[in-house]
Amino acid sequence: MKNETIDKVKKISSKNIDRLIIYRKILNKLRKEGIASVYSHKLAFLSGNTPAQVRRDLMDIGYHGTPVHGYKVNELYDSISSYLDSPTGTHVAILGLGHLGHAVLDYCYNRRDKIRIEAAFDIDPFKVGRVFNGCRCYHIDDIEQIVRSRSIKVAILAIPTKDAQKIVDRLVRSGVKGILNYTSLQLSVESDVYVENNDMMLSLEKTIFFSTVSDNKN
Amino acid sequence: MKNETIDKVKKISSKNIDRLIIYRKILNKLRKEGIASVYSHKLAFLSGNTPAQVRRDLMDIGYHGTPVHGYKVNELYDSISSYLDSPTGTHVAILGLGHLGHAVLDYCYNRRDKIRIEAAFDIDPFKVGRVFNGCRCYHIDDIEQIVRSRSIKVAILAIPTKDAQKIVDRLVRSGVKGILNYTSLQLSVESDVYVENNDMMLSLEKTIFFSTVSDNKN
DNA sequence: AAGTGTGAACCTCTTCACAGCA
DNA sequence: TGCTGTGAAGAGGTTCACACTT
Repeated sequence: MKNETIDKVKKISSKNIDRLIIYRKILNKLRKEGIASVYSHKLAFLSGNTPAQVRRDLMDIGYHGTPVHGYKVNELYDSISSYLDSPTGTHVAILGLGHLGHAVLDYCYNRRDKIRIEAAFDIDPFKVGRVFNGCRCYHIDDIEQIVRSRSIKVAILAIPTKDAQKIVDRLVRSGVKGILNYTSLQLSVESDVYVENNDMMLSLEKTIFFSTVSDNKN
Repeated sequence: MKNETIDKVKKISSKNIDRLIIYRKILNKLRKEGIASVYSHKLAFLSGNTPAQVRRDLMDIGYHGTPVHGYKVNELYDSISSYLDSPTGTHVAILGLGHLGHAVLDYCYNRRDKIRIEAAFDIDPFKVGRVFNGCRCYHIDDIEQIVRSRSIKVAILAIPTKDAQKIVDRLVRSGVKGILNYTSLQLSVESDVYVENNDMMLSLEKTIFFSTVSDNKN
């Protein structure tokens, strides 16, 4: 019964998670509009999937609707959240407060109460010691100490590519288990650390490729 | 013979393209290190795939190696490039020069000669008319005129989510065929326009989810 | 001997189609 | 009647295994 996390991996893939996150985003919107219930075909339309896909995804996380009302917006929102979120919340650090780091901070700060941006790191003496969006910037030399003492488990890499691997090694040694990698380096990490790559150049090249061929969705 | 683009879609999926872009990035590095040839197992190791996957991907784009030398780095680089790139190059615009827009501009400017960032757009009078990284910033009112006259086919959306849909409508009306969407809005577009979504919050939520379950890669 | 190229097997994900339900 | 839940079929993507090449 403790191995709920293992079961998750067994059943649910990366694409499933993407969709669940999107459903939650949509449900949050519906909730704010005061809509109480939603059918699979509506959720499918709003998220760009098929109704069968939506029903299957919700089945996979163990939520059940009813033929009469479909899915209760609030309940389903909570159900997806309890599936996705760590119950104790997750502490996150941003590495690098250049344009990209600031963009991420602006974008993610206080957007979700289970996610706390606990610290930012940079080497610029003008930034170190200051507080941005309620988030204090520390010197990169202090990674180990701050990451450990704040129980930071996820790091967002927004530093120059050339510095990435050695910073990652220090983060992982300090207990980080997930890395959102905005550099263009293929990172090497232990197999118990998850890396999500988000190379802007790759996204752009991909967009360009598919923009030249018509009527093709993902 | 003119319908090469259609054939592309038939055979090659989104994941294939991701991997080809990564192979190219690696080949570019090898090339600069003066390495002339590479075997599938090395390319597989460097990209985090299996050798069989690499061979299959290269087969799909019609490049052939030899058992003796494996693949010629330069030739393969060119072969992937001619597959991925529009032969005439692609003109790109960045919408929004906040932190994110600047980050994208810094990151993508002059990184690849078939990709030209032709224009940026903003509403801030302090930015409009100035040149950043060799890229001129125009007022958002001028989208239609500039996009048409510069033959801009791909747009990077780095504006606030609330403004996204109406800007997209204007871009599409002006001839844009691909959108790299950094807002968190699910855009609605004609089916001949490709949208690549890159929601930072989704990436972060996904990283957090997988960081809590061990030994799971993508 | 040590690679590549590839048909076929395998595995994963998506959609169909229909039973069951209120 | 019109929905959900789901076994089964279908599509799509990956890996195996081996013939072929030099």
